[in-house]
Amino acid sequence: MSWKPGGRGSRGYHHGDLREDLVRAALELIKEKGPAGFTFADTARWAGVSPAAPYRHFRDRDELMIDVAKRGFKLFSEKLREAWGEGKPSTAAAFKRIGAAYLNFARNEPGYYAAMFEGGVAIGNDPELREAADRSFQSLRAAAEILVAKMPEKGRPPALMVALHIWSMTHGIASLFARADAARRPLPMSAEDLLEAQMLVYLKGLGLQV
Amino acid sequence: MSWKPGGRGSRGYHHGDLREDLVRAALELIKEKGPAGFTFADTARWAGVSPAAPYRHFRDRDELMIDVAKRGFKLFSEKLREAWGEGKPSTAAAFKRIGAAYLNFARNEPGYYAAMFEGGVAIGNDPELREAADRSFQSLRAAAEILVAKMPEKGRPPALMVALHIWSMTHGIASLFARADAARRPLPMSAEDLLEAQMLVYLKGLGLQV
DNA sequence: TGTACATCAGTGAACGCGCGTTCACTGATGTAC
DNA sequence: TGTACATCAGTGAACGCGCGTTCACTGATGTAC
Repeated sequence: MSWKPGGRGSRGYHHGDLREDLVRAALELIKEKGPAGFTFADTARWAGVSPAAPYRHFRDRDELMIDVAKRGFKLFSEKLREAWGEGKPSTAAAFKRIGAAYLNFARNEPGYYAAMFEGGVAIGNDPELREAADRSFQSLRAAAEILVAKMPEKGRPPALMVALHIWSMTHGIASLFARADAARRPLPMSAEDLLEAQMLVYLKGLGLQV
Repeated sequence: MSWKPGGRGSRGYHHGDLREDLVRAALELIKEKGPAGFTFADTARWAGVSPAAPYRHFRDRDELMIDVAKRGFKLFSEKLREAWGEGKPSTAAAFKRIGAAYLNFARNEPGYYAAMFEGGVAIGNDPELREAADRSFQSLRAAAEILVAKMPEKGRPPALMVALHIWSMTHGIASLFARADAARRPLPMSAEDLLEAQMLVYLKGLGLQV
């Protein structure tokens, strides 16, 4: 089906792509009012459709939020994988890019970010969601493997632990200083600079010259 | 006024300590359903009072949440200050205690934690709230000053930056792995161990023997 | 190519419900004399 | 010590509103022959 020739509003009886548009609505509304600041009916209104229409696509608001989180993790995985760029030209440069990508995601995709990390969505219950979330972590994990492999065999830290450290320091800065909503803390420098400095200290602490 | 002799339910016309009890209600309800999962009327019900009663103490739900966040930051400050214990017997031990206190706070006080960091409460608007939040950071800041002072004068990093690093790595681990709700990520070790290891790597990266 | 029919996606009216908020009130407490 | 009065904190009834959800429906699309 051709998608809405003539733009929003000129559609006929059928919307054509309502499922997608409801997700868009959720993202937009989360961005405006937070993950809990809107109703299922709001998404229908946003999409220009009757309040009963969303029920053709999602059982309830919760199912919609899970879908949003799922898509968020998929996009997030892509962004991180791209940023890692197979560790070229240097591991340090690639880590810096991963960090920046994480912060940018928190900043530019507040809808996804909130649904993924603060929407009260339980990752455990939906296998597909869980898998998407795990896959996001894989880029970090792979990067950590490569990092660790550069160290002398004796006294290598577990790559999993290193990946978790990098994740949590990045997530901490993103959640405190790079979020897009009113809960963002003021910071007397850029979040990127703060993270890069931290990453360098951490890598140095691991015994890596960077 | 003597406070509710005979226990909850035996009170007369006046509640006696409704303001406090509404805060308790909010904490309990956040713990159960998240910071957005309850209504102003719910808090009244929880306190065993008519739905109009809360209006004698708070303009609206938002004002209640701000009060909760404020109290949360005050308690948090105390916990961190206690944990720091003037850096005795060693800076490293004191840092470890601070980290553990942070994680415990996230775990044991999910109501406060969510109101402070995820309730959508804008810290900027209320000066008292802002001050309480700032004071929480002061413990970390003071600890970082002492840490930095131990380093050779040349090449000392700014204490503020170190404090921010410690804050964000701790906050990252707390938010991802030590939160009390469904959004907590599984972790193949204790959050405390993960944090301690990270702290050690970081301090080593700063050039400190620990 | 045309037609009949099945399926699908959105409609719009309806419902019960609980919320936020206001209001005149009333019971309890504190205080001036 | 007693009494009158002011103040305070909670009541309960009421309101309008929007939400979540259901329902029989209908317009649009796809397909078998």
